[in-house]
Amino acid sequence: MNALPPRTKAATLHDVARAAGVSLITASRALGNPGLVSDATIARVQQAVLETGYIPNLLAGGLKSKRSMTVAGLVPIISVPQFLPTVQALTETLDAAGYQLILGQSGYDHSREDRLLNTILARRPDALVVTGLVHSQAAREQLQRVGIPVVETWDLSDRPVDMMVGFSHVKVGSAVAGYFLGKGWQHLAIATGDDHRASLRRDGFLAAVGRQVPIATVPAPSSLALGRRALGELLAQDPKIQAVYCSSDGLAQGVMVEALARGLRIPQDIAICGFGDADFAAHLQPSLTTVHVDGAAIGRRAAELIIARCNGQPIEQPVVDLGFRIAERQSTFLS
Amino acid sequence: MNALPPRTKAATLHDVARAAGVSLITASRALGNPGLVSDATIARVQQAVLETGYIPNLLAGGLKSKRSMTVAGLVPIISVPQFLPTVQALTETLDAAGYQLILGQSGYDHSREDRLLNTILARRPDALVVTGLVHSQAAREQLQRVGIPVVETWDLSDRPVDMMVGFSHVKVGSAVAGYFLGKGWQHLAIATGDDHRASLRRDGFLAAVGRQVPIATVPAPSSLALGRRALGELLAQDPKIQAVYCSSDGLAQGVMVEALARGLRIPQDIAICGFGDADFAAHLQPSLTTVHVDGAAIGRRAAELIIARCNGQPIEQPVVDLGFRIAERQSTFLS
DNA sequence: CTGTTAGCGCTTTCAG
DNA sequence: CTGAAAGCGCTAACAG
Repeated sequence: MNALPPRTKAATLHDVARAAGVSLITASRALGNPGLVSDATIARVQQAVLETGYIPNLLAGGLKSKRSMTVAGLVPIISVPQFLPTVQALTETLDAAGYQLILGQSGYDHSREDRLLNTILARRPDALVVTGLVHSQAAREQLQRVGIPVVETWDLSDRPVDMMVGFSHVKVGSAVAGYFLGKGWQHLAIATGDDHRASLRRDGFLAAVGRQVPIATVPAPSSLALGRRALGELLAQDPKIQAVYCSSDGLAQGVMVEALARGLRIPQDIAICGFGDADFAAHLQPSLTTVHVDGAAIGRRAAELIIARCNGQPIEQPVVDLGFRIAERQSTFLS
Repeated sequence: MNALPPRTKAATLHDVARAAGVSLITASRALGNPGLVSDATIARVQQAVLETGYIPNLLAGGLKSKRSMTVAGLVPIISVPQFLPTVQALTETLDAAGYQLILGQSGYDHSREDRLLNTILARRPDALVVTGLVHSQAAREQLQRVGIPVVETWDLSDRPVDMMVGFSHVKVGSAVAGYFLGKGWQHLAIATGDDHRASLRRDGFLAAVGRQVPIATVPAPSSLALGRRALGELLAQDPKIQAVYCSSDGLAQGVMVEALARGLRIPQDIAICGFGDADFAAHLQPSLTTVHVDGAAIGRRAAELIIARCNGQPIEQPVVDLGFRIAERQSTFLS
């Protein structure tokens, strides 16, 4: 059960070439650049591949050609569902172009950003996608120096490392605040994670409101349980809260559960708005108003930019704002 | 905005060695095998690394050393939350040992399994982790031939490709059936995804019940919306259903929402049990009884097996059953 | 402790 | 359309 089989030495392109009766380089071209080889030769080489069980070695190819056919993706934590549609779309769009996505976890505190970047770059990815901005100045400079295409996503700023696909978190915050105020609610509150983007949304919210409001801050990644606790804190600060903006749908669900547990009616006594439009948001009781972001579109667009750049095509619009919209549901809807 | 910086040629180990005034191989050892080099030399080399901005090239190293320090992970679809804790734990445990996880999506239909395996093996991973079993015979043989450590997870079988960390899905099904029957419920039903493991659970359930029950099958990946529809189908088959086993918590949530929408009381009129113990299960109203599996433990254990094997250590127990438990909550609990 | 030599498997020149 | 030569950047193996 434990002893491995003999592990016969893997076939190389050399073996394929010999089996096909051609030179090494012809075999290489038959596989990677068939336009330069006659059809008959291609067929013989393909036959030889089957016979020998040849699997190309992309490490060797990449070493010489300087193209690893690999794209690195940096996410805060893989297990946070928020970025999954982006990662999914990235994976698929890149895969269709022959690229493999390799994922790295930067953590929410940026502490490992620099170290991670080094271990990632050591694998010589042809490009890099980051969820969020590259914050560390050292990392920014290193990326400029390395010179591979970089796409920052899920945010916008006026000084991209290279390219950018996202939306404005500040605008999200002010949009939600404007939406609340438009409903005539005055006693507002915020339950927010402590990560960078959530903080931007909080700032946008506060700026639009124009005054301080009760805020409960929880450590990222936010969760349902933290949401329950957050509402407790908020109500302790102001028992008359009419509407809460939450920095994630998970947090919002927690706030909702806690509100119901306290006998509050949603939205009559307290209205709730989340962020992210998670799978479950539309199906909660009551259904959750939230900010919808097309995460898959972000991933797709980022992949397209990368593929174009790797093919040497010029990028007309390196900074793409994909926007967002408020999905109004029962948790804020007074009929 | 679009023009890339000059992209000065990246420093190689050669440059580092020269800057440190030592030979190439000494620089290599100072970085990768410091035990063989004097402290003074190590310091000089490290200084040179900083000066030159050297980033090692793992492609080159891997080509020579036959160790890419990379582990491939195959999941059906990245965006399904079920395997996230496993992927997360894998990533972290492997990372701590210097390995990078590269993820591939096999899809739920096994169609791309063979092709994917080839593109993955082309990157010469040092090991492979699969969520589920390797089904295709061609793939199994190829893996045996390649000879790298393989861990199949989230399932058990009597013929592992190599190693295995999981639990018995058949037993899960029969455990839930036994639990239902123990409550005295006779009108049972199943809402299930159509993937392999869900089918095993269904079979275990049916075997324990000993007769046919209404079944609604939905295409994987299952979702809340599909769950709503599934309950409709089940009630059409038998309006007196007392308890439904669902192959995922998402599906169960959908069944729950639909039941409540139809004015059914949970669990008095209809009891519901899910699978997976997702984040939200404990917080639904009513809270959801479900089968708890420690996905993170699976990932951790798989990583440990791989690391041990890659270090040449013998594996005493190549097949690990981590079990499961039924987490009883309100959706099945009649006080 | 340090250095020399020889490749890993492939693709990029440059020639036919 | 096909081939020969050269070498990507690194480490294993063997010397000192």
